[in-house]
Amino acid sequence: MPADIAARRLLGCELVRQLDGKEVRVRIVETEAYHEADEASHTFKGRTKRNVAMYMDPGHLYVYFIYGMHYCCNVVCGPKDTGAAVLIRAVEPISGLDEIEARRGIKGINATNGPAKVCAALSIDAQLDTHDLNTQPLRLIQKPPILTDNVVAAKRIGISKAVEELARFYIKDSAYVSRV
DNA sequence: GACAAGATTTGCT
DNA sequence: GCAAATCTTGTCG
Repeated sequence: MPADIAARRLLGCELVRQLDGKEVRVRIVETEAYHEADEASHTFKGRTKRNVAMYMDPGHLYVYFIYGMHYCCNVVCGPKDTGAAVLIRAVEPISGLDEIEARRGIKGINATNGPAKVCAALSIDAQLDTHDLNTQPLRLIQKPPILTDNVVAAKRIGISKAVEELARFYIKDSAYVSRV
């Protein structure tokens, strides 16, 4: 599946994280597509030691460390060996909110409205790189696609290349979107 | 073996 | 609004 299509489909899907026997469930409200022909993608210059996860089968997780203090996570959308993935930019807590707020140290929408915040809230780090999202302790629950009318395509942010690409998608009216 | 850059967040001016 | 924090990977010598 092309990355931009996968990015749209992931909106509304749920992530279920097992933490110390407790379950944290969130809904994906903002995503961004990256593929091998994308100048801003980690796979633009081909396969490297770091991005091997992006060349795995769809449904795997690609986690990378950035700016010396943050993790960001992507869902590989495949097909295998194409180096395409979708960055999870923001999520909306469904259950286990206490766990998230305790882990982030802050409450409200500011706890999960950013790529690195999502990882922090769900305790996602380098150990989950190449993780299969159909297995514990982190699973992706597929949901019916969101109505096109409720999906907004926007220019990308936070990068220095291919900024004009309309590769960022978010659920209209969601209060958890990182930026409008 | 060394250096610059980066898909961000936070706090201070 | 801007700059700092902080480290891994890729590229170059």
